[in-house]
Amino acid sequence: MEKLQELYDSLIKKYGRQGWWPINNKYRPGNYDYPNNNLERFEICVGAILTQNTSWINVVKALDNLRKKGLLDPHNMSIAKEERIGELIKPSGYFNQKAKKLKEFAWFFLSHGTDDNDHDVPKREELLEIWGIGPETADSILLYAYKKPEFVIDAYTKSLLLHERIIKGDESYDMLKSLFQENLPKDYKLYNEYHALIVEWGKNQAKN
DNA sequence: TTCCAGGCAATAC
DNA sequence: GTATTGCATGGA
Repeated sequence: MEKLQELYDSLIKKYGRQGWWPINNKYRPGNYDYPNNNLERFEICVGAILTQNTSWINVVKALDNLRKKGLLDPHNMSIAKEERIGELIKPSGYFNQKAKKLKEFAWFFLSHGTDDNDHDVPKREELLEIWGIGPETADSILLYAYKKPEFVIDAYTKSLLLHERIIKGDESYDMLKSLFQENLPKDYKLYNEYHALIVEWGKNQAKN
């Protein structure tokens, strides 16, 4: 399946490096060093939860609201009332559910260490046990917040593979993930860029 | 006005 | 195990 590498090459040629994951709405093309502390790491996780079935532009509004009130922080988030979180994240939709998800995740995050130099990388299984964290969100957190080579599959990914006639369309999340991971070098920087490029491709498709 | 966006859990069959 | 349905705001 050399197609996947060729597909990547064509996407990067067309769209260029994407600079994911944006921190404080800033993209850093070609720089894969972020996050470099726990606050940045937490912000990525929060964004991953808020963007579930939601356009990123609405997520930015919610993140800005949380930041202004000091709640883009695991300690403050964990002790905040769900209603208060819900008010601040309203623009990102599903705010009742997402407020609960964020609080649950904040506690989990804290349980893995509060110090920049003493914070454990969570296992995929334990992320999936958290209410509100499914396979895509878990892989997004592992890839973008923890720099682990876990390929992220989303709705655009399936759409692109269908478009390229690489799949039939009835494949599961895990099957699609394996397809990428078994046919590409196990490199978090490559996975980072590839998923971001697929999203960029998807956004452009919608315009046509 | 309708449709959908960087999904997930609950429920139904 | 696979198919539906509710969750919700804001922009096109």
